[in-house]
Amino acid sequence: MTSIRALPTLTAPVEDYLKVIFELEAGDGVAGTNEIAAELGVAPASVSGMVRRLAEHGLITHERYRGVHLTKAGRRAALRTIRRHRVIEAYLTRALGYPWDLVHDEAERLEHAASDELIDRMAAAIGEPTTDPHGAPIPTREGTLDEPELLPLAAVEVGVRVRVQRVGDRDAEQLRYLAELGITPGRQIEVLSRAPFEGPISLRIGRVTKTIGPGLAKQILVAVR
Amino acid sequence: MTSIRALPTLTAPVEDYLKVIFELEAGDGVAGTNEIAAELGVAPASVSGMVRRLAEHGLITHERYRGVHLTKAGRRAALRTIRRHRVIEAYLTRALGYPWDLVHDEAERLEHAASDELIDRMAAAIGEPTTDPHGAPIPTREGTLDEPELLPLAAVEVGVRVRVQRVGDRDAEQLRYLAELGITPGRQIEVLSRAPFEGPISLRIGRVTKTIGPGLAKQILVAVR
DNA sequence: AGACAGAGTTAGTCTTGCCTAACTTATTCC
DNA sequence: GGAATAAGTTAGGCAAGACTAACTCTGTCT
Repeated sequence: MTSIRALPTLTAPVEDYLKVIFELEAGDGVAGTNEIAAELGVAPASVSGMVRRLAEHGLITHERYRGVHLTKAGRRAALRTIRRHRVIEAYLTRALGYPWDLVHDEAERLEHAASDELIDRMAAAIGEPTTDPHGAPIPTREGTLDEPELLPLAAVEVGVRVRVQRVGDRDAEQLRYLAELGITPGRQIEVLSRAPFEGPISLRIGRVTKTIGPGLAKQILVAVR
Repeated sequence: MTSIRALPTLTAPVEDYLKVIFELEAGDGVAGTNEIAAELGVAPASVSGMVRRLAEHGLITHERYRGVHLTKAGRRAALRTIRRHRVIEAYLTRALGYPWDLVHDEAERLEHAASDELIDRMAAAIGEPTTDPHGAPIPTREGTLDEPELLPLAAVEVGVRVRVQRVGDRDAEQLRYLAELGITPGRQIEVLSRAPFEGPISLRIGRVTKTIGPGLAKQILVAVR
């Protein structure tokens, strides 16, 4: 059985690199040095150094000047970290009443320190959640992750009713704003109008109408119907 | 107000050194290089190096070849870490059903990653505990710690009835054994007999009689009556 | 095709925290 | 009081991760 467990202990920076590479690969298909550096708030040269080490440890493959890919082991480690992160987020909000704009930073630190045992107990305590508070799916213990196909709200046609499934979790202020608007996972909304040239979008949320910018609308992932 | 909060961020090793120095100072009155090294599982030379850095940062004072003492800032940082550790232990057992022999190791890692916010929420969630699962008192948010005067069970005279207040938390196997014997904080026990020359000690625990060695008896701290 | 911008890499340095080996100081014991 | 022993320190290294500055690819645009 391929388990997400029983990996050699990785340092916190290594776990962070793998997590970021996983996410970039899922988006672009490839993770570039500068992208990784930007995501981690680190100089590109530092990434080159780490990439060499990660490749030596068999966690990624690296084509010079081309980009990096996770190996099976790397992917496994990345998913383990992502599972930890999301379970912690879910636990903090559901069991400790943590506001959803603060859980990300807390989880960012705890994910490197919590044992698998603790993660499992947290998950069990809140009924084995399948998503985190921002709607991101939680990888299983076994290392599988099913990412449903979602549409950014920015791409939804006028008149269509959609259901919010997931929102960006990085920016605490943005999360507070979304909560204020009532845009949280599970919420039904309808696109009332869209200004041309990437202009603002009018939405019906419950009984009220709100207008948001196109940048924010890209951070809101929805499913049609 | 002198708060336990608002300290510069310290690295995990630094927090560990301060914690250990605090505990050794509480015991011996002075913390020696070799003691610190043994406690942390590190070479004495490494301690000398760290001691220099801690002194430079004003967390300890150091008399060469004599030993170290915490400064006020150092003591504050140590108590903050100890509070975190003990709140985490208490939370894990009371809220997540963690067995008491496992909480120490988990807390050892989480104490460096948890925010003050999280620690406060955990403490609130379980009713502001005053001791950890092994009976150790939890420092307050403000950095005060009241350590009651306790007697090792090894020093109790025959015929005296005592109440278990606190047990050593380092050794998981010892904790499992104590649990099996029924020796947990709050438990009433009576010393039935003591063999001379640091020999075994017979105890009445509830309705049963058990005999323990003198080493274990030193790890059990009690209050008379 | 050639030049240029942008992405990526190398070289060299720094800090933290650890190690071993060799040295120094303090203490204790005859 | 002087030697043995324990405790503590210095010297010299190493690995991880970060940085800046300087270099080299790659790919695009004309």
